Amino acid sequence: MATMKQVAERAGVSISTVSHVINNTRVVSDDVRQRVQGVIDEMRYIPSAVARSLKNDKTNTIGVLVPNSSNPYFAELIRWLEDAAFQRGYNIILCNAHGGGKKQTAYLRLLMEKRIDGLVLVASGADDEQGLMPGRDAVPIVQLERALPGLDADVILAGQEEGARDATRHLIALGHRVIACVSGPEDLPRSRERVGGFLRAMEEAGLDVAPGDIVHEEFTSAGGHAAFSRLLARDRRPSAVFVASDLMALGGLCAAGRAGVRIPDQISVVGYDDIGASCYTSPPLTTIAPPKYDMARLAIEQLIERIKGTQAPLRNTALAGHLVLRASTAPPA
Amino acid sequence: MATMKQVAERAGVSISTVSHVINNTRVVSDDVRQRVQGVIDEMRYIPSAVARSLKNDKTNTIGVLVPNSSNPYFAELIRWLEDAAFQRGYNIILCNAHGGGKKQTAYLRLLMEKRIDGLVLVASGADDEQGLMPGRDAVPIVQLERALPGLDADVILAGQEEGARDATRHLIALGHRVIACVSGPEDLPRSRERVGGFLRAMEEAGLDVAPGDIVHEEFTSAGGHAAFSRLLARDRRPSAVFVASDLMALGGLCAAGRAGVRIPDQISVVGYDDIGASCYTSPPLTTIAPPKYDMARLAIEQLIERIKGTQAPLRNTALAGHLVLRASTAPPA
DNA sequence: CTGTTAGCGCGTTCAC
DNA sequence: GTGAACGCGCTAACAG
Repeated sequence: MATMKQVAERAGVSISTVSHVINNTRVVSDDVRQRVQGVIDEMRYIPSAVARSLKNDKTNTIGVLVPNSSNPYFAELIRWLEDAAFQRGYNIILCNAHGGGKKQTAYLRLLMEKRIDGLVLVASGADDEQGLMPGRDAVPIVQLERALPGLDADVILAGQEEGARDATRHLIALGHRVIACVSGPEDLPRSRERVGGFLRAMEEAGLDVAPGDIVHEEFTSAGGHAAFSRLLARDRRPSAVFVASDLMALGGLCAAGRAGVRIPDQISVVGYDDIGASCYTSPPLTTIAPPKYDMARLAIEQLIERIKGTQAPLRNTALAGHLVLRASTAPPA
Repeated sequence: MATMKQVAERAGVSISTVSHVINNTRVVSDDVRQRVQGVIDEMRYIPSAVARSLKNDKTNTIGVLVPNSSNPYFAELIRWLEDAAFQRGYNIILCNAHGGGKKQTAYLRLLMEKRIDGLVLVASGADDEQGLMPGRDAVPIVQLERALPGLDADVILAGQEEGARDATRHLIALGHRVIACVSGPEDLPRSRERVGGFLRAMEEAGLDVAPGDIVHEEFTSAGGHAAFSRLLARDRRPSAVFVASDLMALGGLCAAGRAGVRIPDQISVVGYDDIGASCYTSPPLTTIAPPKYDMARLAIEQLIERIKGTQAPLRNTALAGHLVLRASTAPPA
């Protein structure tokens, strides 16, 4: 690969002149500029961002660490993060924490070595994630959805508890009284918050939550399927279910169908995440839509501000999701 | 951020000694090693991969360029690519071509500047993608699913035509005679190949394909919904449909449900891609599963071989997908 | 066993 | 309007 020096020699000018025609950083006679540009094209010269990074101490690269990028919710989030970053001249290094704390630790180390300019952290918040955050002074970080205890970095929250509460209120407003909740593993904050919102709404309405009304499974469609199978087999069958994740709701819908239970006639279902597929389930899923686009945009914006050196105090922004009414909810029979 | 020089000074040794304790690249007395390691920990020194890259002329970074990373199929592919790359010490820069040829061109340029060691290219093959491939000599490239004309790089094919043929044969074997095909835009190779497989199977079986039996829409759930709506309104209603993408099939299932058409009782449906959701549709979708995991693994392996300098002739590997039988297909009524 | 030194490719003073 | 030269942080050859 051609180097600046070679271009300079071939064009009969100095290295610095080449540098200046590339970066438009000082006046160069049209004559020389043309000649240099010609040689650049001819030699297919492409400046080295790594040399530039070494000199400038910035890489224009942002790390994005998520629990699992193949989960549709994260995939959609990543897509917008990538979009926002690209528009502002940054690249994304994609990192999957999936696999536990050690992979995450290894990744964090690698990212620091690569001298990323900033990090967007979507922590799962699982227990094995404690104490692996990089030094506070290392690189700017923006946390999405979840504030790791002890990590002083900007946070963008998605109002998950409020979202869950709104979802449950919707069910209550329809007239449901026996409402169950299906959620992910108990130790995940994402799960805890959503269950929290459910409980709050139930309490506000003076509704009973019996033991067994809240069922925890994996945050997957298979988990949702299992949860529904259990729920449908009980004596006290709910007339509505708040499912803390669309992926789980997919599994739930499937289990209901298999059991001959009609949604929403016999049971109403509300999901959470508004993943692409939830428009096209049978029936289409009523769900809480987190502001993915705004979250991503804001995360990148704030991160870049920090990268530019803003010393503003730590920000803790909470964005609100909204209920998307589709066809999986109805008044009780 | 601490530098090697600072560590050396603080430890009272030379820079090269520090380098050698870090890389285990020559014998260092236990005494000195301990001392240096101590200073490294104390100063929280992290070696700079960018300086190292400048010196070694490799970045341990692989570019991954896909049409749209939020499409579940690509998201799943990316997840395995990331996994395989990480295991071998490489990072992934994620690039979405979505947005057309100019974004793709810009990305390619950026990737070259960043001096990625190799590129995994999942080209959509749309018409505006012509002539934007980097110079043949630039970096090693492995193409997934689609060989760009004129780009001499290793290719890993997924046997899409064969897959589509198998899907259609399955329908035929069940006894269907009037079979329609729903696919993406006509100008996308991905779409053309799958339609090609459908036509071949029909021809082999001596079955008629009437005009209008093949309908093209966007490669999305919305597109699938639209396609099915049209199909169901026709006089000549098919008893089975091969849908060239699970995402589209999701939309199709939804449209069928809305029209009161029961799957598979009235119409059988086969999809393509085996995305996560297709296990949990109602009914669960029979589909062709491309070997995503193997494709990703092989792509990374071959790419790294090339990076290491293998001069083997261009490889053109075809992996086969397989039919996954679920509940959306049945013999005609 | 350890230190000195010359670049890697570029941006940026400083001098002309 | 242009060029020479230093240094970013690191590795590797060469000395000792």
